[in-house]
Amino acid sequence: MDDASTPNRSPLPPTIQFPVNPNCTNDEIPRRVIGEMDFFAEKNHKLVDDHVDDSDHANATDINGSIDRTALELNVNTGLNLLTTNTSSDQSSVDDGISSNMEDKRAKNELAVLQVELERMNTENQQLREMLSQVTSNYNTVQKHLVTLMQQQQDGKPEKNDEQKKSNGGLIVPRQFMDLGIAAAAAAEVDTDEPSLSSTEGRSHDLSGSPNVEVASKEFRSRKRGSSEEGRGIGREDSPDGNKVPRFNSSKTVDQTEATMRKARVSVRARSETPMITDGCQWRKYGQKMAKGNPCPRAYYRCTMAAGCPVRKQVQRCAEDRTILITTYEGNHNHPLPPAAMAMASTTSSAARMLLSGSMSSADGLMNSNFLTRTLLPCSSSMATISASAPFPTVTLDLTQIPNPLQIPRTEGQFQVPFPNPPPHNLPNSQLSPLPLLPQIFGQALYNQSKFSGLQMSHDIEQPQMSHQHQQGQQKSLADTVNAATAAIAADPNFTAALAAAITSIIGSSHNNNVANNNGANLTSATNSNGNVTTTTTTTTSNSNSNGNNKISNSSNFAAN
DNA sequence: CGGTTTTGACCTGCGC
DNA sequence: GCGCAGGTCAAAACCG
Repeated sequence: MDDASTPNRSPLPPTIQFPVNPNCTNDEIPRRVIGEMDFFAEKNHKLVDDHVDDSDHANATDINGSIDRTALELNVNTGLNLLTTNTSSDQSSVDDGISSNMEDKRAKNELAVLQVELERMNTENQQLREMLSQVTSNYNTVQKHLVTLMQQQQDGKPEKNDEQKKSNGGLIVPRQFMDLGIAAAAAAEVDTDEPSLSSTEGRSHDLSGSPNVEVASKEFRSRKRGSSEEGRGIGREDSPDGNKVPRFNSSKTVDQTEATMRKARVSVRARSETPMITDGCQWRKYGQKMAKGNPCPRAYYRCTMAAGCPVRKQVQRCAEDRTILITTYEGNHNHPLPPAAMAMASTTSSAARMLLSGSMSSADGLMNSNFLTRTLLPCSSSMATISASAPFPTVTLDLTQIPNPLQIPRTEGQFQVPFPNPPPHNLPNSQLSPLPLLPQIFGQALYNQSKFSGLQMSHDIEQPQMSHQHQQGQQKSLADTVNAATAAIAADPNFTAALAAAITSIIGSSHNNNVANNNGANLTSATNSNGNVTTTTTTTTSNSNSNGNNKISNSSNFAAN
């Protein structure tokens, strides 16, 4: 069941014990090396005159993880050599009179070393900046391309040609399932156009950078809700009672794929005493029910930050461990979000996006899970899982295993960009600490990933459904993100380390997936070794005590407040 | 008084 | 077709 909860309890022991080969991935290697390198460089090599190695090392550590090891080895070797030379110098300095001279020399050497290093760092900086700007420009290019495609799509209905073009264009672009992503998104857009309410609010969309993944296949639930719900525009595409005739025929066909695709969900498992995770949004409870196999009732919430916001969430305690709160999000906000809510929103939308983009081809679920996992936490493979199982494709983010959010690999720390610090606004005590942070962290990871990696394409591809202004908003937010990233990185005292880690996390993750850096098809070749195809949603124990009715008179202590 | 929660009823999809 | 389970509705109750 929750294999997510069991497996790697201690991916990284709290005490760092000079691991020979930390299984903790590429990510850490460069970072740690860098840190060590600096100190060693100063303390050990000081005594020596071997500049070349030093600088080499500094150079190597930064960008190419592949070079890292050689660099390391070089470093080690030099160290040894130096020691020997050192001892030899010791020999020579048997008579003390010379030693002061030697020290002077050492100091000079040291200085020289540092200067060289400095220069090298500078050049590295430049290189890396160039890289960054290149990435940015690449993004812009693709974005433009996308816009044009989008327009084409609105005129005719190119659908699949698009991505072929893209991939042909040699741009950083998508892979197979993009197609459906677009289609579905387009369909969703078409459908959601119907409700009148959308004219006002439906358009505002989320500034969170979360496009509507809202694949809403809810057309089945039309029935009477059509009338009552209309004001809310919930699963709107289905106009009341059957006459759901989307304007586009093409979208109609798309509807079918969409139907198979169903609605993506993102489920977050976290420990919390409180009845609900504080995610920054306003929710209104619209139902509560006993779910089979779980004595704890499941509560249904709807986002009330804007009328017609399709986002819903279910909150339920884990049957086995009731300190674990399982929150399942569905849909994307169609309104601006407060900073505090952005994290979770981005998390869910990104995860859903990935999930959806991957769910197209049957096998992709695994790959995505792998990818997602890497994205989230390189060191903990069990934290993000994807359920390929019906009825809804679901990503589960298991936050229950993080002993301390601060221990989370620093990949995200270096990217404190996208989300302004969400103030833990008047949280109950139990939530003051780690928990509220987690969504943010994950949000960042996902968000960053989706922004920067090839996956960003899937993100972008969905944009056709948005209005231009919305796009601009997104574009802007992306630009902001990049800028902020640049700033944050540049401001980092340990620049190379930060940058190396950042780049590793960006490129490396896609690289892990066996992808040519620029090719958006990064998911396709994932090894799925972690393959946690899990039963994401709650659990499966014990008796089923409830039927359709919710006889939960006294159960309100859990999900309800 | 307006918004939220509660909760019985209802609807739908799915498996048998 | 039937029963089950999940999801939603909506009137009533509750709350600030």
